[in-house]
Amino acid sequence: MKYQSATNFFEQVYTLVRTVPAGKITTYGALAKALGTPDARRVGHALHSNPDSDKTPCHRVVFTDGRLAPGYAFGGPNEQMRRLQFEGVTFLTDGRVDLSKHLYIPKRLGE
DNA sequence: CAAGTGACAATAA
DNA sequence: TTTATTGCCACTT
Repeated sequence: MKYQSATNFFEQVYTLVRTVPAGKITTYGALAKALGTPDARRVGHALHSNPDSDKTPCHRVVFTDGRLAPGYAFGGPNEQMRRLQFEGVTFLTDGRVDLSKHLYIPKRLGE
């Protein structure tokens, strides 16, 4: 427990990610905005620190371009893609997620 | 306290 | 359209 405040923010990120339904995905920027911050990097750091991979579907969080995270800590991007496909997410030939079909924007907490 | 690094995103070329 | 650079903000050293 080094940064209590940040930890609180992390919890908010996890909670919001959990609200994303299966077969849908969201972007770092969307989560950041939903939490009231303009910086998507914070969300990325939060998910990297993600202590509960089973509770937090970080695999449903992708770049704004639909690209997968480069450092998925649970088996690599390959595992992430496999998991998304299993939930019904369709991938493009480029290896990107079809944002137009599966992009999900979470609601802001307390709204 | 200052500088470096990073699971990002927007803009420029 | 793809690659490179800049900006943002937090975390680590």
